[in-house]
Amino acid sequence: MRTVPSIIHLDMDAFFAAVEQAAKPSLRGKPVIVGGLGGRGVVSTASYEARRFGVHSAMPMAQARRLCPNAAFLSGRYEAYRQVSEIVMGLLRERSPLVEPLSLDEAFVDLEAGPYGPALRDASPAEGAELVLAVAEDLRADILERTGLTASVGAAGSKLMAKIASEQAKPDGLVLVEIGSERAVLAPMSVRALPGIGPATEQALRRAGLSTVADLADAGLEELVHLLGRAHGAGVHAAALGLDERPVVPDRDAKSVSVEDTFEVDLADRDRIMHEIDVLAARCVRRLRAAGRSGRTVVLKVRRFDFSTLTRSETLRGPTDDGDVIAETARRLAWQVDTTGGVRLLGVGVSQLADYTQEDLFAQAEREAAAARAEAAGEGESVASAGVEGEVAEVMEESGEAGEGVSVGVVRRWYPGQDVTHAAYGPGWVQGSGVGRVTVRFETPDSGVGRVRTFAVEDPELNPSEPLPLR
DNA sequence: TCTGGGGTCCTAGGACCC
DNA sequence: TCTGGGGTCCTAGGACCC
Repeated sequence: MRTVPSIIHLDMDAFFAAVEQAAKPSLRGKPVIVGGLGGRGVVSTASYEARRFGVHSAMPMAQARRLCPNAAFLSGRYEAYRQVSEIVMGLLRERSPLVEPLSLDEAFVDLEAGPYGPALRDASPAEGAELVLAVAEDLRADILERTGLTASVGAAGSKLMAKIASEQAKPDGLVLVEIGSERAVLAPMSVRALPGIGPATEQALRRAGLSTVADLADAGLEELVHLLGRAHGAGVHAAALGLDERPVVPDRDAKSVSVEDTFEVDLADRDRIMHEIDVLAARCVRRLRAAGRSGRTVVLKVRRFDFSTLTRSETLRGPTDDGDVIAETARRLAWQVDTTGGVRLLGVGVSQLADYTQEDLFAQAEREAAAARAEAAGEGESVASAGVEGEVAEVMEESGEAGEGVSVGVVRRWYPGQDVTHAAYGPGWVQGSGVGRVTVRFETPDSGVGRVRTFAVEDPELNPSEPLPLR
Protein backbone atom coordinates (compact mmCIF):
# COMPACT_ATOMS: atom_id res chain seq x y z
CA MET A 1 0.00 0.00 0.00
CA ARG A 2 1.16 3.51 -0.80
CA THR A 3 1.88 6.11 1.82
CA VAL A 4 0.89 8.96 -0.52
CA PRO A 5 -2.34 9.30 -2.61
CA SER A 6 -0.36 9.41 -5.84
CA ILE A 7 -2.83 7.77 -8.23
CA ILE A 8 -5.16 10.23 -9.88
CA HIS A 9 -8.27 9.65 -11.94
CA LEU A 10 -9.23 12.39 -14.36
CA ASP A 11 -12.70 12.71 -15.82
CA MET A 12 -13.72 15.48 -18.19
CA ASP A 13 -17.05 17.09 -17.25
CA ALA A 14 -19.92 16.26 -19.67
CA PHE A 15 -17.19 15.84 -22.26
CA PHE A 16 -18.95 15.67 -25.64
CA ALA A 17 -21.46 18.37 -24.71
CA ALA A 18 -18.71 20.55 -23.26
CA VAL A 19 -16.67 20.29 -26.48
CA GLU A 20 -19.75 21.40 -28.41
CA GLN A 21 -20.26 24.38 -26.15
CA ALA A 22 -16.61 25.35 -26.45
CA ALA A 23 -16.77 25.08 -30.24
CA LYS A 24 -20.13 26.85 -30.60
CA PRO A 25 -20.46 30.13 -28.65
CA SER A 26 -24.23 30.25 -29.12
CA LEU A 27 -24.61 27.06 -27.06
CA ARG A 28 -22.72 28.19 -23.97
CA GLY A 29 -24.91 28.18 -20.88
CA LYS A 30 -27.66 26.35 -22.79
CA PRO A 31 -28.85 22.74 -22.62
CA VAL A 32 -26.94 20.63 -25.14
CA ILE A 33 -27.66 16.97 -25.82
CA VAL A 34 -25.32 14.82 -27.91
CA GLY A 35 -26.38 11.42 -29.15
CA GLY A 36 -28.20 9.42 -31.81
CA LEU A 37 -30.81 11.65 -33.45
CA GLY A 38 -32.73 8.93 -35.26
CA GLY A 39 -35.96 7.43 -33.98
CA ARG A 40 -34.05 4.84 -32.00
CA GLY A 41 -31.20 6.99 -30.72
CA VAL A 42 -30.11 7.42 -27.11
CA VAL A 43 -28.36 10.24 -25.28
CA SER A 44 -24.60 9.99 -25.25
CA THR A 45 -23.90 13.10 -23.15
CA ALA A 46 -26.10 15.83 -21.73
CA SER A 47 -24.68 19.19 -20.62
CA TYR A 48 -25.28 20.14 -16.99
CA GLU A 49 -27.94 22.60 -18.17
CA ALA A 50 -29.80 19.68 -19.77
CA ARG A 51 -29.30 17.41 -16.77
CA ARG A 52 -31.35 19.86 -14.72
CA PHE A 53 -34.32 18.73 -16.84
CA GLY A 54 -33.67 15.12 -15.92
CA VAL A 55 -31.83 14.19 -19.11
CA HIS A 56 -28.94 11.74 -18.71
CA SER A 57 -26.72 9.34 -20.63
CA ALA A 58 -28.32 6.23 -22.16
CA MET A 59 -31.79 7.79 -22.03
CA PRO A 60 -33.85 7.29 -25.21
CA MET A 61 -33.56 10.46 -27.28
CA ALA A 62 -37.35 10.64 -27.64
CA GLN A 63 -37.67 10.93 -23.88
CA ALA A 64 -34.91 13.56 -23.76
CA ARG A 65 -36.80 15.62 -26.35
CA ARG A 66 -39.92 15.49 -24.24
CA LEU A 67 -38.06 16.50 -21.07
CA CYS A 68 -36.01 19.28 -22.64
CA PRO A 69 -37.50 20.31 -25.98
CA ASN A 70 -35.49 23.52 -26.22
CA ALA A 71 -32.08 21.89 -25.98
CA ALA A 72 -29.67 21.80 -28.90
CA PHE A 73 -29.71 18.22 -30.18
CA LEU A 74 -26.47 17.27 -31.89
CA SER A 75 -25.09 14.08 -33.36
CA GLY A 76 -21.52 13.51 -32.25
CA ARG A 77 -18.35 14.88 -33.92
CA TYR A 78 -16.00 12.12 -32.84
CA GLU A 79 -13.01 13.46 -34.71
CA ALA A 80 -13.28 16.70 -32.74
CA TYR A 81 -13.57 14.83 -29.45
CA ARG A 82 -10.55 12.72 -30.37
CA GLN A 83 -8.48 15.83 -31.04
CA VAL A 84 -9.36 17.38 -27.69
CA SER A 85 -8.75 14.05 -25.98
CA GLU A 86 -5.24 13.92 -27.41
CA ILE A 87 -4.45 17.33 -25.97
CA VAL A 88 -5.72 16.25 -22.55
CA MET A 89 -3.86 12.93 -22.61
CA GLY A 90 -0.73 14.81 -23.64
CA LEU A 91 -1.03 17.06 -20.59
CA LEU A 92 -1.40 13.97 -18.40
CA ARG A 93 1.74 12.42 -19.89
CA GLU A 94 3.66 15.54 -18.95
CA ARG A 95 2.96 14.55 -15.33
CA SER A 96 3.84 10.87 -15.73
CA PRO A 97 4.49 8.33 -18.48
CA LEU A 98 2.15 5.94 -16.68
CA VAL A 99 -1.20 7.05 -18.14
CA GLU A 100 -4.00 4.56 -18.61
CA PRO A 101 -6.83 5.98 -20.75
CA LEU A 102 -10.22 4.38 -20.08
CA SER A 103 -12.04 6.27 -22.81
CA LEU A 104 -11.68 9.57 -24.69
CA ASP A 105 -12.44 11.57 -21.55
CA GLU A 106 -11.09 9.50 -18.68
CA ALA A 107 -7.71 8.22 -17.50
CA PHE A 108 -5.68 7.04 -14.54
CA VAL A 109 -2.23 8.50 -13.91
CA ASP A 110 0.39 7.12 -11.52
CA LEU A 111 2.30 10.20 -10.39
CA GLU A 112 5.00 8.14 -8.68
CA ALA A 113 6.24 6.96 -12.08
CA GLY A 114 6.85 10.51 -13.29
CA PRO A 115 8.95 13.56 -12.45
CA TYR A 116 7.22 13.96 -9.08
CA GLY A 117 8.09 10.38 -8.11
CA PRO A 118 11.23 11.09 -6.06
CA ALA A 119 9.63 13.99 -4.18
CA LEU A 120 6.52 11.92 -3.47
CA ARG A 121 8.54 9.01 -2.15
CA ASP A 122 10.58 11.27 0.13
CA ALA A 123 7.58 13.17 1.44
CA SER A 124 5.72 12.60 4.67
CA PRO A 125 2.06 11.62 4.15
CA ALA A 126 0.98 15.21 4.77
CA GLU A 127 3.61 16.72 2.45
CA GLY A 128 2.83 14.09 -0.18
CA ALA A 129 -0.87 14.89 -0.15
CA GLU A 130 -0.06 18.61 -0.46
CA LEU A 131 2.14 17.95 -3.47
CA VAL A 132 -0.50 15.78 -5.18
CA LEU A 133 -3.13 18.46 -4.64
CA ALA A 134 -0.83 21.07 -6.17
CA VAL A 135 -0.04 18.87 -9.18
CA ALA A 136 -3.73 18.10 -9.74
CA GLU A 137 -4.81 21.74 -9.53
CA ASP A 138 -2.05 22.72 -11.92
CA LEU A 139 -3.23 19.98 -14.29
CA ARG A 140 -6.83 21.18 -14.20
CA ALA A 141 -5.70 24.72 -14.85
CA ASP A 142 -3.61 23.58 -17.81
CA ILE A 143 -6.52 21.65 -19.29
CA LEU A 144 -8.78 24.67 -18.92
CA GLU A 145 -6.21 26.91 -20.54
CA ARG A 146 -5.47 24.61 -23.45
CA THR A 147 -9.04 23.43 -24.18
CA GLY A 148 -11.43 25.74 -22.36
CA LEU A 149 -12.91 22.66 -20.67
CA THR A 150 -13.24 21.68 -17.03
CA ALA A 151 -12.11 18.37 -15.61
CA SER A 152 -12.70 16.66 -12.28
CA VAL A 153 -9.89 14.84 -10.53
CA GLY A 154 -9.76 12.26 -7.77
CA ALA A 155 -6.51 11.42 -5.99
CA ALA A 156 -5.97 8.41 -3.77
CA GLY A 157 -3.73 5.47 -3.00
CA SER A 158 -5.54 3.17 -5.43
CA LYS A 159 -7.41 3.23 -8.71
CA LEU A 160 -10.61 2.29 -6.93
CA MET A 161 -10.52 5.23 -4.54
CA ALA A 162 -9.23 7.70 -7.15
CA LYS A 163 -12.18 6.85 -9.38
CA ILE A 164 -14.67 7.22 -6.57
CA ALA A 165 -13.04 10.51 -5.56
CA SER A 166 -13.31 12.01 -9.06
CA GLU A 167 -16.99 11.12 -9.10
CA GLN A 168 -17.37 13.04 -5.82
CA ALA A 169 -15.43 15.94 -7.29
CA LYS A 170 -17.81 16.51 -10.21
CA PRO A 171 -18.20 18.94 -11.72
CA ASP A 172 -15.03 20.98 -11.95
CA GLY A 173 -13.59 19.77 -8.66
CA LEU A 174 -10.76 17.96 -6.93
CA VAL A 175 -11.11 15.41 -4.13
CA LEU A 176 -8.28 13.64 -2.35
CA VAL A 177 -8.77 10.56 -0.21
CA GLU A 178 -6.19 10.36 2.57
CA ILE A 179 -4.34 7.10 2.94
CA GLY A 180 -6.04 5.16 5.73
CA SER A 181 -9.39 6.90 5.44
CA GLU A 182 -10.70 4.66 2.66
CA ARG A 183 -13.12 2.56 4.68
CA ALA A 184 -14.59 5.54 6.45
CA VAL A 185 -15.10 7.37 3.15
CA LEU A 186 -16.80 4.39 1.55
CA ALA A 187 -18.93 3.23 4.45
CA PRO A 188 -21.99 5.48 4.02
CA MET A 189 -22.08 5.22 0.23
CA SER A 190 -24.65 3.24 -1.71
CA VAL A 191 -23.33 -0.05 -3.08
CA ARG A 192 -23.84 1.47 -6.54
CA ALA A 193 -20.91 3.81 -5.90
CA LEU A 194 -18.56 0.84 -6.30
CA PRO A 195 -17.43 0.27 -9.89
CA GLY A 196 -18.69 -3.13 -10.99
CA ILE A 197 -21.98 -2.94 -9.12
CA GLY A 198 -24.77 -2.23 -11.58
CA PRO A 199 -28.55 -2.59 -11.42
CA ALA A 200 -28.55 -6.41 -11.31
CA THR A 201 -25.96 -6.73 -8.55
CA GLU A 202 -27.61 -3.93 -6.59
CA GLN A 203 -30.89 -5.85 -6.66
CA ALA A 204 -29.23 -9.11 -5.62
CA LEU A 205 -27.59 -7.32 -2.70
CA ARG A 206 -30.77 -5.48 -1.75
CA ARG A 207 -32.66 -8.77 -1.52
CA ALA A 208 -30.03 -9.84 1.02
CA GLY A 209 -30.56 -6.60 2.93
CA LEU A 210 -27.28 -4.99 1.85
CA SER A 211 -27.57 -1.42 0.59
CA THR A 212 -24.52 0.50 1.77
CA VAL A 213 -20.83 -0.23 1.38
CA ALA A 214 -20.65 -0.60 5.18
CA ASP A 215 -23.21 -3.42 4.87
CA LEU A 216 -20.93 -5.13 2.34
CA ALA A 217 -17.88 -4.80 4.55
CA ASP A 218 -19.82 -6.30 7.47
CA ALA A 219 -21.26 -9.10 5.35
CA GLY A 220 -17.89 -10.72 4.83
CA LEU A 221 -16.29 -12.62 1.99
CA GLU A 222 -18.24 -15.82 2.34
CA GLU A 223 -21.68 -14.30 2.07
CA LEU A 224 -20.70 -12.10 -0.89
CA VAL A 225 -19.21 -15.04 -2.76
CA HIS A 226 -22.38 -16.98 -2.06
CA LEU A 227 -24.53 -14.12 -3.40
CA LEU A 228 -22.43 -13.01 -6.37
CA GLY A 229 -20.13 -15.88 -7.34
CA ARG A 230 -16.44 -16.41 -6.75
CA ALA A 231 -14.79 -13.66 -8.78
CA HIS A 232 -17.40 -10.95 -8.41
CA GLY A 233 -18.00 -11.67 -4.73
CA ALA A 234 -14.31 -11.50 -3.90
CA GLY A 235 -13.93 -8.31 -5.95
CA VAL A 236 -16.85 -6.60 -4.26
CA HIS A 237 -15.59 -7.65 -0.84
CA ALA A 238 -12.13 -6.20 -1.46
CA ALA A 239 -13.62 -3.00 -2.88
CA ALA A 240 -15.92 -2.58 0.12
CA LEU A 241 -12.83 -2.60 2.34
CA GLY A 242 -11.11 -0.09 0.08
CA LEU A 243 -8.54 -2.69 -0.95
CA ASP A 244 -7.21 -2.43 -4.50
CA GLU A 245 -3.66 -3.14 -5.65
CA ARG A 246 -4.22 -2.96 -9.42
CA PRO A 247 -1.37 -1.14 -11.12
CA VAL A 248 -1.85 1.66 -13.65
CA VAL A 249 -1.22 0.00 -17.02
CA PRO A 250 -0.67 2.05 -20.18
CA ASP A 251 -1.19 0.76 -23.76
CA ARG A 252 -3.50 -2.14 -23.27
CA ASP A 253 -4.09 -3.99 -26.55
CA ALA A 254 -7.67 -4.38 -27.69
CA LYS A 255 -9.02 -7.92 -27.40
CA SER A 256 -11.83 -7.61 -29.91
CA VAL A 257 -13.07 -5.38 -32.72
CA SER A 258 -16.74 -5.09 -33.53
CA VAL A 259 -19.25 -2.92 -35.36
CA GLU A 260 -23.01 -2.89 -35.13
CA ASP A 261 -25.97 -1.02 -36.48
CA THR A 262 -29.49 -0.49 -35.20
CA PHE A 263 -31.85 0.04 -38.12
CA GLU A 264 -34.50 2.73 -38.19
CA VAL A 265 -36.97 0.04 -39.29
CA ASP A 266 -36.63 -3.65 -38.47
CA LEU A 267 -35.16 -5.75 -41.27
CA ALA A 268 -37.52 -8.41 -42.48
CA ASP A 269 -36.12 -10.14 -45.52
CA ARG A 270 -33.20 -12.52 -45.63
CA ASP A 271 -31.48 -10.89 -48.61
CA ARG A 272 -31.44 -7.51 -46.94
CA ILE A 273 -30.09 -9.02 -43.72
CA MET A 274 -27.32 -10.79 -45.63
CA HIS A 275 -26.44 -7.57 -47.44
CA GLU A 276 -26.21 -5.60 -44.18
CA ILE A 277 -23.95 -8.30 -42.76
CA ASP A 278 -21.64 -7.82 -45.73
CA VAL A 279 -21.56 -4.06 -45.14
CA LEU A 280 -20.83 -4.53 -41.43
CA ALA A 281 -18.13 -7.12 -42.11
CA ALA A 282 -16.42 -4.66 -44.47
CA ARG A 283 -16.49 -1.94 -41.79
CA CYS A 284 -15.18 -4.38 -39.19
CA VAL A 285 -12.33 -5.46 -41.45
CA ARG A 286 -11.37 -1.86 -42.18
CA ARG A 287 -10.99 -1.21 -38.45
CA LEU A 288 -9.17 -4.49 -37.90
CA ARG A 289 -6.65 -3.69 -40.62
CA ALA A 290 -6.21 -0.11 -39.49
CA ALA A 291 -5.13 -1.57 -36.15
CA GLY A 292 -2.77 -3.95 -37.97
CA ARG A 293 -4.38 -7.00 -36.48
CA SER A 294 -6.25 -10.13 -37.44
CA GLY A 295 -8.71 -12.33 -35.60
CA ARG A 296 -9.60 -15.98 -35.28
CA THR A 297 -13.16 -15.91 -33.93
CA VAL A 298 -15.99 -14.27 -35.90
CA VAL A 299 -19.06 -13.19 -33.93
CA LEU A 300 -22.47 -12.33 -35.33
CA LYS A 301 -24.85 -10.39 -33.10
CA VAL A 302 -28.57 -10.21 -33.74
CA ARG A 303 -31.12 -8.16 -31.83
CA ARG A 304 -34.63 -9.12 -32.81
CA PHE A 305 -37.82 -7.06 -33.00
CA ASP A 306 -38.61 -7.89 -29.36
CA PHE A 307 -35.11 -6.78 -28.17
CA SER A 308 -34.05 -10.36 -27.49
CA THR A 309 -30.35 -10.44 -28.33
CA LEU A 310 -28.25 -13.40 -29.30
CA THR A 311 -24.77 -14.08 -30.61
CA ARG A 312 -23.37 -16.85 -32.76
CA SER A 313 -19.65 -17.36 -33.17
CA GLU A 314 -17.26 -19.51 -35.10
CA THR A 315 -13.57 -19.99 -34.48
CA LEU A 316 -11.44 -20.40 -37.60
CA ARG A 317 -8.35 -22.52 -37.83
CA GLY A 318 -6.14 -19.46 -37.89
CA PRO A 319 -6.38 -15.67 -37.59
CA THR A 320 -7.53 -13.70 -40.61
CA ASP A 321 -8.12 -10.13 -41.72
CA ASP A 322 -9.68 -11.20 -44.99
CA GLY A 323 -12.99 -9.45 -45.66
CA ASP A 324 -14.42 -12.28 -47.72
CA VAL A 325 -13.67 -14.89 -45.08
CA ILE A 326 -15.16 -12.79 -42.28
CA ALA A 327 -18.27 -11.86 -44.28
CA GLU A 328 -18.80 -15.44 -45.38
CA THR A 329 -18.45 -16.73 -41.83
CA ALA A 330 -20.87 -14.12 -40.49
CA ARG A 331 -23.40 -14.95 -43.19
CA ARG A 332 -23.07 -18.64 -42.39
CA LEU A 333 -23.77 -17.86 -38.72
CA ALA A 334 -26.84 -15.84 -39.73
CA TRP A 335 -28.48 -18.95 -41.13
CA GLN A 336 -28.51 -20.38 -37.61
CA VAL A 337 -30.81 -17.68 -36.19
CA ASP A 338 -34.54 -17.31 -36.41
CA THR A 339 -35.27 -13.85 -37.81
CA THR A 340 -39.01 -14.14 -38.24
CA GLY A 341 -40.62 -11.03 -36.79
CA GLY A 342 -37.77 -8.82 -37.90
CA VAL A 343 -34.25 -7.79 -36.94
CA ARG A 344 -33.57 -4.54 -35.12
CA LEU A 345 -29.77 -4.70 -34.90
CA LEU A 346 -26.98 -6.59 -36.57
CA GLY A 347 -23.35 -6.70 -35.47
CA VAL A 348 -20.18 -8.31 -36.77
CA GLY A 349 -17.12 -8.69 -34.59
CA VAL A 350 -13.78 -10.44 -34.42
CA SER A 351 -11.96 -11.66 -31.33
CA GLN A 352 -8.99 -13.84 -30.41
CA LEU A 353 -6.90 -11.16 -32.08
CA ALA A 354 -3.40 -11.90 -33.26
CA ASP A 355 -0.74 -9.26 -32.81
CA TYR A 356 0.24 -9.05 -36.43
CA THR A 357 -1.34 -9.37 -39.79
CA GLN A 358 0.58 -12.35 -41.00
CA GLU A 359 0.52 -14.33 -44.17
CA ASP A 360 -3.06 -15.36 -44.15
CA LEU A 361 -2.70 -18.97 -45.18
CA PHE A 362 -6.24 -19.79 -44.23
CA ALA A 363 -7.78 -17.07 -46.41
CA GLN A 364 -5.44 -17.98 -49.20
CA ALA A 365 -6.52 -21.60 -49.04
CA GLU A 366 -10.17 -20.51 -49.04
CA ARG A 367 -9.65 -18.33 -52.08
CA GLU A 368 -7.86 -21.06 -53.93
CA ALA A 369 -10.63 -23.49 -53.10
CA ALA A 370 -13.23 -20.98 -54.30
CA ALA A 371 -11.27 -20.34 -57.48
CA ALA A 372 -11.02 -24.06 -58.08
CA ARG A 373 -14.74 -24.51 -57.57
CA ALA A 374 -15.49 -21.57 -59.85
CA GLU A 375 -13.19 -22.88 -62.53
CA ALA A 376 -14.81 -26.29 -62.32
CA ALA A 377 -18.17 -24.57 -62.83
CA GLY A 378 -16.76 -22.26 -65.56
CA GLU A 379 -17.48 -19.07 -63.60
CA GLY A 380 -14.04 -17.55 -63.21
CA GLU A 381 -15.22 -14.06 -64.16
CA SER A 382 -18.06 -13.66 -61.69
CA VAL A 383 -15.84 -14.44 -58.72
CA ALA A 384 -13.54 -11.56 -59.59
CA SER A 385 -16.31 -9.05 -60.23
CA ALA A 386 -18.17 -9.87 -57.01
CA GLY A 387 -15.20 -8.53 -55.10
CA VAL A 388 -15.12 -5.31 -57.09
CA GLU A 389 -18.80 -4.61 -56.49
CA GLY A 390 -18.23 -5.00 -52.78
CA GLU A 391 -15.57 -2.30 -52.86
CA VAL A 392 -17.79 0.24 -54.63
CA ALA A 393 -20.67 -0.33 -52.24
CA GLU A 394 -18.29 0.30 -49.38
CA VAL A 395 -17.13 3.66 -50.70
CA MET A 396 -20.70 4.85 -51.28
CA GLU A 397 -21.66 3.80 -47.78
CA GLU A 398 -18.70 5.64 -46.33
CA SER A 399 -19.39 8.96 -48.02
CA GLY A 400 -23.07 8.74 -47.16
CA GLU A 401 -22.40 8.10 -43.49
CA ALA A 402 -19.80 10.78 -43.11
CA GLY A 403 -22.10 13.32 -44.67
CA GLU A 404 -19.38 14.25 -47.09
CA GLY A 405 -21.74 13.74 -49.95
CA VAL A 406 -19.62 15.27 -52.66
CA SER A 407 -19.21 12.18 -54.80
CA VAL A 408 -21.36 11.87 -57.87
CA GLY A 409 -24.75 10.34 -57.48
CA VAL A 410 -24.85 10.55 -53.68
CA VAL A 411 -27.40 12.88 -52.06
CA ARG A 412 -25.78 15.36 -49.69
CA ARG A 413 -26.72 14.77 -46.09
CA TRP A 414 -26.20 17.32 -43.34
CA TYR A 415 -26.31 16.44 -39.70
CA PRO A 416 -26.91 18.78 -36.73
CA GLY A 417 -23.63 19.99 -35.25
CA GLN A 418 -21.60 19.22 -38.38
CA ASP A 419 -18.68 21.49 -39.27
CA VAL A 420 -19.09 23.29 -42.58
CA THR A 421 -17.49 26.11 -44.52
CA HIS A 422 -19.26 28.46 -46.91
CA ALA A 423 -17.29 30.03 -49.72
CA ALA A 424 -18.53 33.52 -48.82
CA TYR A 425 -19.42 33.31 -45.10
CA GLY A 426 -16.62 31.08 -43.84
CA PRO A 427 -16.75 28.42 -41.12
CA GLY A 428 -19.91 27.46 -39.24
CA TRP A 429 -22.01 24.53 -38.18
CA VAL A 430 -25.25 22.92 -39.26
CA GLN A 431 -28.18 23.78 -37.00
CA GLY A 432 -30.70 21.77 -38.90
CA SER A 433 -31.91 20.66 -42.29
CA GLY A 434 -35.08 19.59 -43.99
CA VAL A 435 -37.29 20.16 -47.00
CA GLY A 436 -34.32 20.85 -49.24
CA ARG A 437 -32.84 23.51 -46.93
CA VAL A 438 -29.95 23.55 -44.51
CA THR A 439 -29.55 26.12 -41.74
CA VAL A 440 -26.03 27.12 -40.75
CA ARG A 441 -24.79 29.24 -37.86
CA PHE A 442 -21.57 31.05 -38.68
CA GLU A 443 -19.44 31.10 -35.57
CA THR A 444 -16.13 29.63 -34.37
CA PRO A 445 -14.67 28.83 -30.95
CA ASP A 446 -13.20 32.32 -30.57
CA SER A 447 -15.93 34.36 -32.33
CA GLY A 448 -18.94 35.87 -30.64
CA VAL A 449 -22.37 34.33 -31.11
CA GLY A 450 -22.78 34.00 -34.86
CA ARG A 451 -25.74 34.58 -37.10
CA VAL A 452 -27.82 32.03 -38.93
CA ARG A 453 -28.29 31.67 -42.70
CA THR A 454 -30.23 29.18 -44.75
CA PHE A 455 -29.11 27.53 -47.99
CA ALA A 456 -30.31 24.97 -50.47
CA VAL A 457 -29.15 21.51 -49.51
CA GLU A 458 -27.33 21.29 -52.84
CA ASP A 459 -25.63 24.70 -52.59
CA PRO A 460 -22.16 24.14 -54.09
CA GLU A 461 -20.71 26.99 -51.97
CA LEU A 462 -21.40 25.03 -48.81
CA ASN A 463 -19.09 22.14 -47.89
CA PRO A 464 -18.29 19.90 -44.95
CA SER A 465 -15.06 20.84 -43.16
CA GLU A 466 -12.69 19.72 -40.43
CA PRO A 467 -13.27 20.65 -36.78
CA LEU A 468 -11.46 23.83 -35.68
CA PRO A 469 -9.12 23.74 -32.67
CA LEU A 470 -10.80 25.07 -29.54
CA ARG A 471 -7.87 27.37 -28.75
C1' DT B 1 -41.29 7.62 -30.57
C1' DC B 2 -38.33 2.68 -25.41
C1' DT B 3 -34.12 0.86 -24.95
C1' DG B 4 -26.77 3.19 -29.17
C1' DG B 5 -22.20 1.54 -29.98
C1' DG B 6 -17.85 -0.16 -28.54
C1' DG B 7 -15.71 -2.55 -25.31
C1' DT B 8 -14.23 -5.88 -20.86
C1' DC B 9 -14.70 -9.73 -17.78
C1' DC B 10 -17.02 -13.82 -15.87
C1' DT B 11 -19.74 -18.19 -15.84
C1' DA B 12 -21.17 -22.57 -17.33
C1' DG B 13 -21.73 -26.65 -20.10
C1' DG B 14 -19.94 -29.82 -23.47
C1' DA B 15 -16.13 -31.67 -26.18
C1' DC B 16 -11.88 -33.59 -25.97
C1' DC B 17 -7.55 -35.18 -24.06
C1' DC B 18 -4.56 -37.36 -20.71
C1' DT C 1 -17.57 -53.08 -16.11
C1' DC C 2 -20.77 -49.30 -15.07
C1' DT C 3 -18.03 -44.98 -14.35
C1' DG C 4 -12.25 -40.44 -12.00
C1' DG C 5 -10.60 -36.10 -12.28
C1' DG C 6 -8.24 -32.23 -14.18
C1' DG C 7 -7.11 -28.99 -17.92
C1' DT C 8 -8.14 -26.50 -22.07
C1' DC C 9 -10.87 -24.95 -25.84
C1' DC C 10 -15.21 -23.47 -27.77
C1' DT C 11 -19.73 -21.43 -27.50
C1' DA C 12 -23.50 -18.53 -25.53
C1' DG C 13 -25.14 -15.39 -22.49
C1' DG C 14 -25.07 -11.80 -19.00
C1' DA C 15 -23.40 -7.89 -16.17
C1' DC C 16 -21.08 -3.85 -16.40
C1' DC C 17 -18.59 0.47 -18.03
C1' DC C 18 -18.16 4.84 -20.80
